[in-house]
Amino acid sequence: MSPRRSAAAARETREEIVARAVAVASTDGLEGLTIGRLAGDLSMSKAGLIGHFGSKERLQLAALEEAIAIFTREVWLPVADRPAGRERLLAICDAWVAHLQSGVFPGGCFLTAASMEFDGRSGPVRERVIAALELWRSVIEHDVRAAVAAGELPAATDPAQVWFECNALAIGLNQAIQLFGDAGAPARASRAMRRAIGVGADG
Amino acid sequence: MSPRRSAAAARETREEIVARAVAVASTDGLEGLTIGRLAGDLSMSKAGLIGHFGSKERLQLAALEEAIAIFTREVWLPVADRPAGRERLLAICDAWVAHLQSGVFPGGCFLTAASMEFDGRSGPVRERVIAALELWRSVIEHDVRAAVAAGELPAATDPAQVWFECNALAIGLNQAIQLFGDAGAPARASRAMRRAIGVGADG
DNA sequence: CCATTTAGCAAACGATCGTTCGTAATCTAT
DNA sequence: ATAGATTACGAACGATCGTTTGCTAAATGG
Repeated sequence: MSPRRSAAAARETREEIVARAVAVASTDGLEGLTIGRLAGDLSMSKAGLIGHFGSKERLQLAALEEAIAIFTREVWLPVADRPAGRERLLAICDAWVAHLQSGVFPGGCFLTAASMEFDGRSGPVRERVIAALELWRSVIEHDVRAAVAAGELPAATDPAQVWFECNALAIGLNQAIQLFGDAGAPARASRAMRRAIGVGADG
Repeated sequence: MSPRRSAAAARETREEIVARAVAVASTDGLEGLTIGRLAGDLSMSKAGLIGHFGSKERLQLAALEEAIAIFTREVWLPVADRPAGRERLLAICDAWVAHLQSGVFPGGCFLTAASMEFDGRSGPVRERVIAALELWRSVIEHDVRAAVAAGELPAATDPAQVWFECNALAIGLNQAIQLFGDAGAPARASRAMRRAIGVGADG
């Protein structure tokens, strides 16, 4: 056989590969991704599959990029149009917790898993993970600063501290869901995030 | 050649293998462990190496067991003789943070990495990780309950909430150290843990 | 309508994976 | 001293890894 798909539809093929790669990598890790396994899942040849990317590392980067896009779509997009400040910060936390519960990634939060998997290695994958997390950090801290400037949060609030705690709680929530199946964890994470931000029980 | 070591010293060989396996797995993951790589590092044959364990999975379990022992030695042992309560709980948090800073595991907290790596799989490795974390959880929650019973903490303190937050903060601290090299993270983690426990700024 | 590009495949590459087998050398215990 | 365990080895097993090479056939562009 040969080109089963038109030149335009080749993009569709690529997207199917990436979607499958994201699903597999979320459970088996980006390093656990295997071209042969992926090709078998999609009933295509290894050569035809990797031809879309050139190398396994670029396939990993494509999967990571898609996972970042999914995270952005689920957590950031719903609140992106609101003004920066306390209210949006709380909405972000809600969307974040909901995202971790949503099950978009069968193996749990992709970025968290990738950050743990590559935290001791070097290369473009690690760098891309760091860049994505740094961007997310800057978003959170920006909203904290805006809330402080608007008098919605105490002046002594430390943006870096809020980021550190909320990020940690999100990772912990992911572990609680994936490893323990703890149904009470989302509520605990939400409560703790609100306390980390410095908002009262009414928050 | 043949038995380079006496029957008694064979145990030493095994310990060397496990020690190296822990170091490698802390950076490359338990699944990234490779018998050939390990044998090369230790200048021995693959067959001679795996003969001590029987299979790769049992080698993984041995490495995991050793990592659990190291964690216990570094975090639990120093405070094990104190009475349960608020003071010991704070000492545990200090030892926990110090452990994550210590660099015993070149690739960062072994248990955290293993829990993320195996949270979407099944098998004895995952079960052992869960058991270790459950035990650690019970230790933390027991001290919280003791502190509440002694009036050292507010009666409304929820042991499960304290565990959830402290565990999450430890994981987040590990990420901050390994991925970002954030020197300010230990202090932030300590502060947040104390707040999670419900103790004033005096600590 | 024809030339070029492109999508995808089959097959093979050398390397490495975990595991098994047979054997030699040493230790232990009789 | 001798018999049996034990330790570790070299070599090989089939399987799979990521990648490369040619090829076919369909889509595209002049």
